[in-house]
Amino acid sequence: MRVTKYILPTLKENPSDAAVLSHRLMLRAGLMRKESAGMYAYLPLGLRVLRKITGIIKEEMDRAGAHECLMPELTNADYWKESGRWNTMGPEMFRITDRNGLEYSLGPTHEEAFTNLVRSVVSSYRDFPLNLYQINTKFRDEIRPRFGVIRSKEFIMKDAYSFDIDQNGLDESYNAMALAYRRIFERCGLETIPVQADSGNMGGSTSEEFMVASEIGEEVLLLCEKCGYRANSEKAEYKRADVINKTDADELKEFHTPGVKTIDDLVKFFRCEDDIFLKSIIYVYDGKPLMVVVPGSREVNEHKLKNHTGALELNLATDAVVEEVTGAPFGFAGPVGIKNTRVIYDVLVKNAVNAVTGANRKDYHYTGVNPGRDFMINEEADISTARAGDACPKCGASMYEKKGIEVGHIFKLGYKYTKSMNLSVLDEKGETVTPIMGCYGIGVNRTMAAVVEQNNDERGIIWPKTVAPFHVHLVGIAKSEEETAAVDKIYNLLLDSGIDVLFDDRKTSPGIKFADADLIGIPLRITAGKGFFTSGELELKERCAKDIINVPADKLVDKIRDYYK
RNA sequence: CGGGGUGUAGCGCAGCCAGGUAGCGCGCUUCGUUCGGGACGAAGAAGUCGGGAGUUCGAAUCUCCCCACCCCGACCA
Repeated sequence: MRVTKYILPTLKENPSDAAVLSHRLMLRAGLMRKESAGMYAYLPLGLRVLRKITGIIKEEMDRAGAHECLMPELTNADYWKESGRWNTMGPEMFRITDRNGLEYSLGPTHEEAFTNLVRSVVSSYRDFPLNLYQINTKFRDEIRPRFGVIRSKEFIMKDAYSFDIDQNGLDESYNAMALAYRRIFERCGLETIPVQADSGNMGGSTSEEFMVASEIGEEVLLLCEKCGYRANSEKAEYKRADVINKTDADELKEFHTPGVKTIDDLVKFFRCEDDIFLKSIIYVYDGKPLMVVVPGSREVNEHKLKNHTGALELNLATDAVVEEVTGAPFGFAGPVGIKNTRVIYDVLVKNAVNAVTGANRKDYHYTGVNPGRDFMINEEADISTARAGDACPKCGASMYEKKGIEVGHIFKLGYKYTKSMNLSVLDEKGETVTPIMGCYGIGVNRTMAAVVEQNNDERGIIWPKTVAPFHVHLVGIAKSEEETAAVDKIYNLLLDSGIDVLFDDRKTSPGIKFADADLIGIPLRITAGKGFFTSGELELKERCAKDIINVPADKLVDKIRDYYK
């Protein structure tokens, strides 16, 4: 491809609305442009990278036994109503009504569509196992699109759905995907950290996320220093020390604490460690109030809480509800004396001795609060978020935190969709069975951004060979017509040899060409300059290396082929 | 949605506080000299100053309303 006939709007300066490195580089290198918030147009160069990534994904999916399909983006509301998600998906699902009043969604995900497809084409256990996938656009009305392509309203996803006759089959399908995912990301030149994850509102049990470590990651990961336990903080468990403090129990006393409402306030007021306090937070789950009690320094983990309660909807209570439950305004809630409201204690709470809690009375807290005496722990669960320094649930060693970008996620879904949508077939005994599902997603553009995020230097992008938009970047520095013709010959030689070449044939200064080459980041740069016109040798430089190798024109193609072997 | 911020030429910005009719750098066009790490000179083209309303003799500048975009929090590939 000749640059003079290509569209390659590289930018010297950082666009003002791009705060994140990959976003800046993708804009500057002319890979894409913003259409509006959370929506991006891919230019030819960017599209080439996307195609490389989807190519790798397809190869690995096919190898793992999955088959490519293509579903409509517009999905009939009836199927969503069958699964129940027309109501539970919430406002992140774009909904459309046609001229006849029929409702559709712009597909945010395709469990329903694939389940519907499969039930229309299978009739026997012999049709399984079945794993179908597609690569197409997903629409999600994100609360806040950000980081360029990393969180957008419209994005390309590879989504696969496995259907098996029994749990063993699902385990096999899932493991095949787990392996395929590792291969895909490795081939894309991405270092990923697979972690245990929460399944969220997708339903199902086991799930694993593929994370790319990054400062701009929106996920917090907890990683064990010793045994390899790795989990998303939404899911991460941690071992609690079962040290029982032997201090004698003090008397329960009301303490005047005017205007002291938060744990921070309490720490300042009492001048002591935050774990002396028990944090009592009121939630509303599926319309009912709920009190949750965790140690003062801990955060309530709403994912764990949601899983524990099985709640469809879980929100912090309004001040009015808080007052209704505790009889006091916001800031003075505590478990002592709470009746007629479900109270869930984190498993750490039972170790508390002489704790401080809200007194359920305006401007008062209790001191000397002791579980078992002042309140009963009728329901306890792991509902607090693990953090750096906590003990690994497997081996007890200390865990550390890392931030990550989620590029892939695989789930064992279970029967949620096959049951609700009545997908069933006959087994070998002639009995009706309901197949079990798994689902497996990869954010394709996000993967691209993550590759950029992980492969760059101060000059620009450094594409891994496997996903680079072109094999080589030919820089011609010709002054005369003869020289131009000589470089054209090299260009044609490369084209004829089946090498993807971006040929910078612009009549501009070499400095600009080199700077653009570094910015765009094609792995190999070939310069046809002075040396070429005198001795016939071309300069070969790897984007990631410093040294330049001189190669005679007749060895050039072999050299490039060697490099890409 | 809550909090913070920005909108002036294709891009990056100044001008706004103290109203007087829009400027700088890069890019772009033409010519010349250059040309292996973002060259130089000369001459040019290009702006509904995000939109609307208001105040005023006069608004990029002051007031009000709206919109878009970015950043921080709750969703997810």
